[in-house]
Amino acid sequence: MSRRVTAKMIADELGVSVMTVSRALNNRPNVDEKTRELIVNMAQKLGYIPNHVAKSLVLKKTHTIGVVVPEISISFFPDVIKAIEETAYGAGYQIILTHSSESMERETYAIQTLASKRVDGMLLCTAADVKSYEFYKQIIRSGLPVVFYDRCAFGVGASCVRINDEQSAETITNHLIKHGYKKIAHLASLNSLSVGQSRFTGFKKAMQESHLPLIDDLIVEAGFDEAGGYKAMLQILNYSREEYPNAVMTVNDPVAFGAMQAILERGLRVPEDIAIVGIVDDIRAELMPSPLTTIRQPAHDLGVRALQKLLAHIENKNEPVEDIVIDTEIVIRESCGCFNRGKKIDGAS
Amino acid sequence: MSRRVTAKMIADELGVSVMTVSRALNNRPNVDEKTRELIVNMAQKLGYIPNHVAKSLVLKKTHTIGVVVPEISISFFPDVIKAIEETAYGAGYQIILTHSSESMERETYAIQTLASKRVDGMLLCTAADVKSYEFYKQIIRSGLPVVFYDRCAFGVGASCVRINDEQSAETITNHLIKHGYKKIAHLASLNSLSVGQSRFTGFKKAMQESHLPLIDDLIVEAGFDEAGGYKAMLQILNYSREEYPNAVMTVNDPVAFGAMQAILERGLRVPEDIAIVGIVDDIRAELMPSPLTTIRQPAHDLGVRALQKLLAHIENKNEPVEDIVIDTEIVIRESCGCFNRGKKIDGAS
DNA sequence: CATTAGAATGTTAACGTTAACACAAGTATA
DNA sequence: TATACTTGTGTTAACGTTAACATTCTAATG
Repeated sequence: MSRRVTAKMIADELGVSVMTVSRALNNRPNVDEKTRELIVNMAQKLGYIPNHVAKSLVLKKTHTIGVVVPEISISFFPDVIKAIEETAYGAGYQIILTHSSESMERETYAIQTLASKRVDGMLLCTAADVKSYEFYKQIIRSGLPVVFYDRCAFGVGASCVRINDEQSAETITNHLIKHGYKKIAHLASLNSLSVGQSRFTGFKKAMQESHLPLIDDLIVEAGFDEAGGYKAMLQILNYSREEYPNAVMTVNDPVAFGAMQAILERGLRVPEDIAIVGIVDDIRAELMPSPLTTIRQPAHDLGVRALQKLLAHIENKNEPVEDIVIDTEIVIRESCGCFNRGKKIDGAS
Repeated sequence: MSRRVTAKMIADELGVSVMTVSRALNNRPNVDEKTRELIVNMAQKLGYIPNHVAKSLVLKKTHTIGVVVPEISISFFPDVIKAIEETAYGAGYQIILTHSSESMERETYAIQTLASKRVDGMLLCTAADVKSYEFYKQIIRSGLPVVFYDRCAFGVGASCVRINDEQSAETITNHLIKHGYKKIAHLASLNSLSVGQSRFTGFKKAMQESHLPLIDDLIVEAGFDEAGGYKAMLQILNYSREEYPNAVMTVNDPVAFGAMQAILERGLRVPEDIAIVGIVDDIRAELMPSPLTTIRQPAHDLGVRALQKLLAHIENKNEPVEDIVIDTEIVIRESCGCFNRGKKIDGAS
């Protein structure tokens, strides 16, 4: 911020009051057309750029919303952010993007700063190591509109827009079951995040409904990335061969990539020896040695819906708190065993 | 922004002046320890969150910087943004992220709004369809610190942090030449962006220095994405077979992906029939049917350097305008012909 | 004991804008 | 012609904070 042209300078230059300048530049009624023209021209000539900071102070409205992302490099998030930004743009808002790096401390700091900058609302996505929701409650109680997206904190009084995680996990697990696989492993992510929990629940549900056993040794914590998937799969592959699963359902695609690598390095084939499926439809899924069958998450749609709900909360104090669940779609490729060298080999849908 | 706790409320509650509250909360000297404690406790109790908007107005400093990204879904940018955000966080700044979708109109609007919100500085990356630099000049003249990253506008008086595009293109072209390929095509991007121009220049330089001919028909505009690469390659493959190139050097990885697809669909082999190389090292490069030889762009480093330079301009009015060029590194995989089924088959470095 | 330096606190104005009201001059209504 | 609206404009105060200066009080100095 430097020595800038102000409305006062325009006013002085023309011998009118600042208020008239304000009115003219904001297209308010009750300004003589001639005066308005003079003012607009002078503003142009002096290179006037209205000071939004002062405006925000008076109007108590910044037209800025805060967005917290846990990890931008997870391929799903750039699409969500893009959708958020574009929807915000359409509604006359800009976004302050902050990155928590999955750390609760960073997230808390970000939220605090955003609140301090008086954003009109916030879009939050819980960091992986968040343990307590107290801070969320505090912020929400203060009246700042908050909507969670993708990873939600329930019971804190904020709306939530998310993928149908449980249903997705159930669908893809059922797909494996229809193939006839009976010993199905789950590479899970059972930290505090609702996402991992829900997917595990969906997995269990599918298994139980088909009366298949949940084998403790075949449910392994894998985190959220390739390395975790690789390590978890290795653990399973260290069991005796009779204990190997026929198929693996993973909490997300990167974990599936790591697992697939581990399987192939052991000289086993995917899907012939062990089938594998993920959730996300990462950009790399179809490029895998055995293209990955997975669940497509409508990232764009999620971003749009989350921002729309936030705007609704901002514009209407009585907007009801909602849990919005977005449906997903299964993407069938080869890693589940549906195709063999490009040919469909069985009727599983 | 809602009915919020202000410093005045704390002051009234305690019977002191607002100024004392301000001093206490900002850890200024000349406040009695007892008073400070009382104030801090009261602030805590009332849930006081300082109003950064008012502070910005007085101090003429928002601790916010504006970032314009042309297209977040290009895999390179999320890493750049992450680096920018983290570096900004370390320096006590937040970023307003705006997306131009490669449109000059959107970019201009974004810059205008950012200036209006009085960001302390801006990081710009020219949209593909920018034709005139007049607006950049105007903004820079107004005193707002600006640094360009990746795609630069030269001659407008702003610093620039970019990849060594020309050198990168030359290096990878020379790599093909060392393999003995003589008929080398270039899938180019010759719109207004400096990036495409520079890479073409590097390509030409390498060819000329090795006294290889530049064949007009083998230099085809391809834009920046898979579809463009596919289409451009198809055009070349429609020539008679004698005219086919031995190798293709593309302006970036996505274009190479599209081109590879076109080649393979024609029943030709990569690299045996036509070798191919890219620039970027997209996350998918190593997963291609023939893993792509390419140039790694240090996205993280670029983001960090760009933000650091911007901060230097913000903090020091006399910081010299610089053109900072970051070196790249060649990543050799199979699509250039260096390996055959995982074995190195020739000495080209 | 008067003087003075320093510490703690208060007062005023400013940052750039807009809302709310006030006012003057012109126009329509009774 | 007097009265009431309408139109264009100005004035004052407010938004929440901090800088700069002013004041009060305390404790140390000679």
